[in-house]
Amino acid sequence: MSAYNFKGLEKKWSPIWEDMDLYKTGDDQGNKNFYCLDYFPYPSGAGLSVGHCRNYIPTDVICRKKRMDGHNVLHPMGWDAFGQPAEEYAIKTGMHPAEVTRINTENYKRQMKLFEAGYDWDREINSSHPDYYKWTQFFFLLLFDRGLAYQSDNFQMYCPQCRIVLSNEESAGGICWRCSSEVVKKRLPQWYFRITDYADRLLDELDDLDWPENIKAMQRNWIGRSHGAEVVFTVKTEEELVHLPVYTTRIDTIFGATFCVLAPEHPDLLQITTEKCRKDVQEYIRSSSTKTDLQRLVASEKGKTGIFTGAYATNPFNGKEIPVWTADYVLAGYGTAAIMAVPAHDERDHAFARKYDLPIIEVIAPDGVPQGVEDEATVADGQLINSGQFSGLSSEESRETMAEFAENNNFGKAETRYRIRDWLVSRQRYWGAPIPIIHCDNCGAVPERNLPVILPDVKSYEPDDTGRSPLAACEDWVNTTCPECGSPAKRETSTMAGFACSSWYFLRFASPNCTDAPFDIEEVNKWLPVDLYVGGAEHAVMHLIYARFWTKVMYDAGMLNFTEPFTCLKNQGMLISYDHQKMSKSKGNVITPDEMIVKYGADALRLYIIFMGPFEAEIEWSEEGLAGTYRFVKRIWNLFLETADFKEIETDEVFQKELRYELARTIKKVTEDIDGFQFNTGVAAMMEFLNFLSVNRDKAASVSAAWRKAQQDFLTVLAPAAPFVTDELWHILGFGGENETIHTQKWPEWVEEDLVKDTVEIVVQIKGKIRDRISVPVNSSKEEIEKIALSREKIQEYLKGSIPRRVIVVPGRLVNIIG
RNA sequence: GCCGGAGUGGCGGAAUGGCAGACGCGACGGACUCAAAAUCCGUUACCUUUCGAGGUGUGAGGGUUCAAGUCCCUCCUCCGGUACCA
Repeated sequence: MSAYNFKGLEKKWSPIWEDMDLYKTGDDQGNKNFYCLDYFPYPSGAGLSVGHCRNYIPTDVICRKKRMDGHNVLHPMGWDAFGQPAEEYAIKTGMHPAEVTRINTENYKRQMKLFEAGYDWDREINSSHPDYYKWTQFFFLLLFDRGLAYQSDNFQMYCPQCRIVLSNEESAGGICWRCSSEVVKKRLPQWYFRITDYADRLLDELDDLDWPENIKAMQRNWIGRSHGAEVVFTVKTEEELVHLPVYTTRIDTIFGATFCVLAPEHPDLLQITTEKCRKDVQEYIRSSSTKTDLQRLVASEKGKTGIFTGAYATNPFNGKEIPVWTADYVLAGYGTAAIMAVPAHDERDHAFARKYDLPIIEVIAPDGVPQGVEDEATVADGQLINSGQFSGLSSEESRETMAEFAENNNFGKAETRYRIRDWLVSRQRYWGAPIPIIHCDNCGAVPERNLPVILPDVKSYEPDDTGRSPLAACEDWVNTTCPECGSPAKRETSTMAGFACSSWYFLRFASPNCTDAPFDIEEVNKWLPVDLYVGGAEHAVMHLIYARFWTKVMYDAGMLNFTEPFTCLKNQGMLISYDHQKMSKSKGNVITPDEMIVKYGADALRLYIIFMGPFEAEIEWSEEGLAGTYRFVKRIWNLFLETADFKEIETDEVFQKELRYELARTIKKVTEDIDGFQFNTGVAAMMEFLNFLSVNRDKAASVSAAWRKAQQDFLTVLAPAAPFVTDELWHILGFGGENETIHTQKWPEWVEEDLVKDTVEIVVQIKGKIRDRISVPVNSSKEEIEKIALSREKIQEYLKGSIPRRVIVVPGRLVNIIG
């Protein structure tokens, strides 16, 4: 008997499967189609760690099972290749980013093949290739033509560390998503996509998606729809009447407004400021402009700051004049950048009013009882008091009637606002898809329809702090003629953020070689939307929201017949290193699949990755655990070879029945667990079955046919998780011929009748405590079971002759006697 | 603060309202061996025990139920997200 030699098996089988095109996308007319997609990876120089395996191995297992189930499977892989790290490396070494990318993708691909992830490499795509980014540019123009791309020089987030502007999604919490440094505000002309136009649909269409609840919650939060009202206050300056619209979700508290606050960035701030206050206000604007949002927030924890403008605004509801302040606790980018402050019923306004000694007027009484508002704001809804004609109404009804009242009197209306901002998509960087726009003095921003706009070679990839792209230095390329009027014009020198490339790649995989369109609609309709999308949770409000947005735009343009790209989404849990920290190159605690495969083999690694715990759970790496699945594989090898040959002996009917029962139970469990993403318990079921076979190995010959059937089915259900050892044993044991492979066999079905036992053990409880166990025929009636249970000697002893008040019988499970 | 999720042995974790701790790791004992490794067999929640068994136990406290890790209420802790969004 030969010893288990995983290296030999890996060397032998990989090329054989490649020759048979095992992973080629299926195309059988009668089969259902299944599109399984992994997140578009950025090929980093660090290569793959075992953490990445938690993404790629489970999807591979699913796809292998789906193929055996009779599905056409599309499981592609490609590279989100544009981006900063390749460019940074190029800046440091002078190597072209394309070359850096080529080396890194080759390494990723090599590693994926090491653990035998079965991708259809004929469909490999690379977003930095002109054949691909031509279509990214095409979609930019689609958005442009539909009025969804525009230029603006609003404030934007800038990461000084990465020297790059960021979208709001990329700088959530004032922190750069890539390097975690604090972002600052800059004002540069940039390109935006009007994602806010789609806010309602992005929010409402989340409901029906089979996505993790937390991801949906994050998107809902991020979109942040709120229903409120805009109310126009007025300020009389010496020269004119300035309208000052404020946004509030609590119009019911408007009689309690005792001052207004404008963000320091508010456009009308200096206009309304009185001469006397001007100097101080200017100084306040200057000092707050130097702070990051994060610094403002931190500073405000010690106490909010602000300054009086000298102006007074009139509350249209009661004609009262209240002072106007500026303070940086009011955000520039939200609502109207101006608020009415109601210190009695808003914590922030309360803190501000206390600090600057502004009046506090109580106007809401929860359940009709005023709570007092000197020490603390009352934020709960209630009954309106001190509110003129509206007094006595509830908060809820007054929000409606007061908004109507404002509208009827032309000083306001009900309004819905969103937290989400437009998507800042341009980057002053080299390694990205050039934005296909030409700037002409006569015609303005003109689309370049002659695509692709090829990224030219440049001498220096270095971005500068002035906001000029490295492409700007490339004069031959920049200077062109206007496609509309023919006069000299200049190309847009910024490139698109990487998230543009990944907003449509899932469509490209359906027809990766399509040349006259971004995709072949027939192929797209055949495969999409994606049936199963798997990746980490970190893209909840970045990639996943952008991709949904582009899909809806394409739908509106009549290019697609679906509005959501990803039907089912799963997030794998993080893999924590042995030192309880995230794996990272800088911490030096990265474990690579390469070293583990050398030590234990690909099958053991694959099994461990799916067995270590629930798919979504964060789990700590344990090499001892991997050694455990390695032992499991080795035990299969030894036991199956040991029981490979039989001499005919008399059949052991009892054991045969038991074996069939265990086999059926195992097939059922493994089938249901892989389908339900419960790989860990599926593997456990296979381990249990092996334990069962192992304990009964001496009976193998007494049930030879059933034993062989058990071996065959066991290998087949194990094949997706452990492709090498199963194919080898399958051949050694003679289940398939030379040109066959276990991986194209039909997924076994369990025999339902085998799951029916003759007798079943039932526990007998007295008042919920187990006192005895009885074995009864499986189809015994409740009465029969009760009779047997009550007649047991042990039970009689416990009952001591007393007559049970009640007996509950659950056939097949238990008897509970209540004394 | 708000939103989402989770609290079960020494550890990772199992359990359609019906035998808590499957499976794996680790540990302990044994077999094999000159010895070790590997392998195989057994034990392994806690407390008590006359070794038959008895009691306790799923973050805490209440409740529903014949029966609760599972359902309901209150609270605590941890993880993730978000954070002046008016």
